[in-house]
Amino acid sequence: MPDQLSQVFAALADPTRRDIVARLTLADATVGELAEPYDVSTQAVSKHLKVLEAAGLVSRSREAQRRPVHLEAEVFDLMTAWIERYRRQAEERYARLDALLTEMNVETSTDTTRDGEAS
Amino acid sequence: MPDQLSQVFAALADPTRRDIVARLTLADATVGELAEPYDVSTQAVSKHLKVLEAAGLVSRSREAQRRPVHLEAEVFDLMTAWIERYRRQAEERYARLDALLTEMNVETSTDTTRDGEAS
DNA sequence: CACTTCCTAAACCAGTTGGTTGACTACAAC
DNA sequence: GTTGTAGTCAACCAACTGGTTTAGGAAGTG
Repeated sequence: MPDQLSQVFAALADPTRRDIVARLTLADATVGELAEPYDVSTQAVSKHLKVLEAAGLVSRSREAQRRPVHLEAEVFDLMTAWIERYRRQAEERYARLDALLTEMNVETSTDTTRDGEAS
Repeated sequence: MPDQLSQVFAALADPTRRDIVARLTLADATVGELAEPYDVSTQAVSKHLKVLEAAGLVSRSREAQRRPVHLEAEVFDLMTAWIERYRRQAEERYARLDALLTEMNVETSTDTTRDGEAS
């Protein structure tokens, strides 16, 4: 049982599952409806849904013998929070590096600037 | 060779690799530096880096016998583009559903509202 | 009741993954 | 040259994945 973030990323690493999620943004759907476009068994789709459910990306209710699948879109925030955090951190780093370089009147070149270079 | 988006998601589905990416937002690093905090061999970290590189998340240059690893932060955009697209689509759908419900003077309840129920 | 529909469970299989160990390349320094 | 340091490659292994097939549960319909 890995952490949820890992499960969400792993769940979306599969194109079929990404497609299922994409279609669920338009409307809830049953397993049969979801399986119809793909060239695999409904059992395979059922497995995909189990993965998505374990990641918290979808929930399933019960309605007669059908099991409507519903997207839990809030989980997206988990990913965007992670991504944005480190994207910002990377940007800040580049900004600092850039400022340092202009301060030193050095052209932005591809060398390393790590140590010893600035004697 | 799956599509890049799948590779990026898969790469970030591993906590060790996410941690490596996080640390690379602060500074480039060598394989040895990256491997040091973890209780695994450098070979294992080298493998992780190969996965990240295949996904386009990092690049490696050459500097004496060292192989500095550099984060390619632009790849984040690939993910955010996908996520934001479907997040927005989901939100629009909820908004439409909500508008429809208030228009019908129906309280937002948890039942299915699909058919048959309202006899 | 029997029967069909919708879906899940279990067993199996080939391919991938994340880790190991051991051997190897590349460079630097002695 | 030899030695040491940084890293990769190859073979191996247990565990997981995405698919299959076969069987079965749950709820409507004749």
